[in-house]
Amino acid sequence: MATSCIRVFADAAHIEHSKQRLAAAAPGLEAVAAVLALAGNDVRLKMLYLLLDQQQLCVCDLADVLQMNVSAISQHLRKLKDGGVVQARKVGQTVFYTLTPALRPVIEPLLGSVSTSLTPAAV
Amino acid sequence: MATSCIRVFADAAHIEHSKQRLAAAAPGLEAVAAVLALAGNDVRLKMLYLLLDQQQLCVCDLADVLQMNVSAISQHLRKLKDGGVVQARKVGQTVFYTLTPALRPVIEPLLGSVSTSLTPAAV
DNA sequence: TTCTTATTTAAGCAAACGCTTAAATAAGAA
DNA sequence: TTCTTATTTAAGCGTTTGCTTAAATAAGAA
Repeated sequence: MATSCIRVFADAAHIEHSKQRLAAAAPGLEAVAAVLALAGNDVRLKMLYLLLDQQQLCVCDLADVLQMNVSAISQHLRKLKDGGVVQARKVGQTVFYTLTPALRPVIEPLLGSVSTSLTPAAV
Repeated sequence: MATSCIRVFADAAHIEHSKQRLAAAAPGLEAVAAVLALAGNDVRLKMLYLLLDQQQLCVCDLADVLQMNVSAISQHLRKLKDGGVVQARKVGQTVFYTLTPALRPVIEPLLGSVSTSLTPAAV
């Protein structure tokens, strides 16, 4: 630290106010950042997009659509599951993944701009 | 990638449909993922949160509030600027950063859940 | 000019990422 | 049981991240 600014115009009141607000919001911000970090990856965001469209998809389907290694897909799914973004349901030997209901309203707006840009008019 | 699934219940129609939708949405999704990746970092999300509250902040202010090295802050700001999320305005020797007006409506909802959790009732 | 302040940049490095390959599970079919 | 399919896991490896330190710019003050 010892980062303290010397500048004259430093508005100590504003700084202090910001520190307070930040301290209160920090836990929430960190939780949000964790979800955004998961969504902030090309492959994973595409997965979420696909899961939002098709209710459920198995590892194999995703690997097929995304043209990627099944193992790579599985590892991405694990991260999403650990982050509580998706959930798994096993049927026989295949595992179906779904967006977690609780986080669906969090994920949906992240893709809102893309959905709208998919309307006939746009693009 | 010879990833093709052999499974019997593979709904070829759904797979094909998903591939089509994905192909159309891919560019938009990648653009969104880039912004989410920037926001999906504790320090940077806090910066955005602070900038949303205080119209503008200089490097030194942010370093002060976040209790971090000025250099580290500056490097985060460069990423945000390169990503078009914030913009810089130099006044004398100090540089003030602001949320880019165009991306403000994209950033704001990312912090919505945190803001609401700050209302008196919550927490 | 020299001195101080504010910010950026370059270099280095440990940690985290994301993919590949290969092996390990799990479950149904022969 | 053995064989095939679906998925997960472990190990390895090159790339990216994010921080630290130190040096380089930029701009005002003495």
